[in-house]
Amino acid sequence: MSKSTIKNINTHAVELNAYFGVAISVDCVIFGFDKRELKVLLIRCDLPKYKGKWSLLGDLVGPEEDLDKAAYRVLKARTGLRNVYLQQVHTFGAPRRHPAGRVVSTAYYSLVNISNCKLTTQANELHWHPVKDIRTLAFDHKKIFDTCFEHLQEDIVRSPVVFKLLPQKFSLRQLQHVHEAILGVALDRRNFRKKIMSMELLEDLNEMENDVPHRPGRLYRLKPKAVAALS
Amino acid sequence: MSKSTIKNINTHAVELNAYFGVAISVDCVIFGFDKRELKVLLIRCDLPKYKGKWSLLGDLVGPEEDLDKAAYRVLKARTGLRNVYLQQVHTFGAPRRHPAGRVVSTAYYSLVNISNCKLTTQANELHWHPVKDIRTLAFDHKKIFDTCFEHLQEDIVRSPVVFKLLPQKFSLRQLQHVHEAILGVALDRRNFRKKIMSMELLEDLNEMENDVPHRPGRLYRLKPKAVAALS
DNA sequence: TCAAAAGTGTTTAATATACACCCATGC
DNA sequence: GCATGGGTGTATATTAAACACTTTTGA
Repeated sequence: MSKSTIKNINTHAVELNAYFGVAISVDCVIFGFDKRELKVLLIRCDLPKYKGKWSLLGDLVGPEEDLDKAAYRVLKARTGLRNVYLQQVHTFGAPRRHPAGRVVSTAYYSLVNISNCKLTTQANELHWHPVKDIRTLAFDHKKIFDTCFEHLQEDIVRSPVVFKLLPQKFSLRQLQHVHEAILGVALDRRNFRKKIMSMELLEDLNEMENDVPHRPGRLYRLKPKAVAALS
Repeated sequence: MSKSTIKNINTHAVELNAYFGVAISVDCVIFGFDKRELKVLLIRCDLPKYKGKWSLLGDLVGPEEDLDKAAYRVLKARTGLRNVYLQQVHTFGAPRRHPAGRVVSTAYYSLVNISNCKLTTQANELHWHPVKDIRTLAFDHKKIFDTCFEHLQEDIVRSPVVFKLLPQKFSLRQLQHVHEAILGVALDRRNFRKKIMSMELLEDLNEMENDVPHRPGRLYRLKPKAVAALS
């Protein structure tokens, strides 16, 4: 390479055709929360190499499609949800990560309220799995999953993303259980309440839980301006 | 779309050819530090649409090349440096972000010691720019730059990445100046020293600065195990 | 009346901030 | 001797952590 003649996509007109043997995809780590447990939505893989293994939800990005749009499309197609929380995390591009050819994949994580989801595939092909039970996944999806989960754990301590896992009305107990499930630790109830309240994100609805087999707790919702700051 | 027949890159054998009209690239935001100032390495763009504008250093990713490897290759080609600190930040994939066609680009930031760099292009085409003077860049590079700079600002408070901007031997003053330049704030000298020392990352070399027009400060280096934790 | 969780404050420890003087060197 | 930055400690404020009892409801 001579000193001043590196031809380059950013500096010179370059013919792209030689580089077109690459496809791009998105993979979504979709988290949900149910029965005190953090779960992730997985689909059964049908490729010979990974027959029967579970994989993340993803798809190829269309020729004219934005990455974020593609991730939204996947989520909409699989859960029926719009206006979900999506966060780009990392891009995985090892040359042989996918058996079909060179596929560079951008990973997103998403937080959804499980009970709002209308899954669009038969139950045995698309399924919520407890996060703590995830051992192996198809492709490099275990690595993608781990990376996204670590990011989620870091994000919840400084941002109110976690509310997206709960229904609009929730009790402080539910909110604490979500934090405990994600961080994998037990939290002191009094200190947790103090901290959450000091953030001034919650609006007291002056309503109580019902259908709980114990003393009902107050219900709260995220303040509208905090909701707006999320998307 | 019928309920259970979404054909998908993760679940079925899919023909990729229709998706191959995409190229992938890496773009590197290379930070350096000189004369109390944070700088970024930019190259002059020669494409008609952005003639004369400055752009980040980047290149197309080869058909068999890993993303991280491609970023290292770009850095090596432009600065002559190996073993630099590289951090993947975000992937930008808007359909018309590059005039040559669909190019999805993964952004990295890198921290280098300016005085170790042997720039491989004529001085007027490849140049260190003060970060505070960056207004516009070619393509969507201003957005990429801003994203990487914000990540750097967040990263330095919890990780010793910043040492990569300094020579192996440095004084606490130099280290403080780097922090101040990145964060854009003035820091209290006594509190800064206390905080750095409490991290137990530094090894006192029992040497003094020379060539400074004032009382020389002690020289330190990053402890070897902290260096290892960086890469 | 029992089980389960709601609700509620104080004390202590750790961390972060604010702030001022004398010292060593080069010019 | 003057300009520049080196080197140092303490007091205060803020934040985080530990910890226990009474109350309410459903079964």
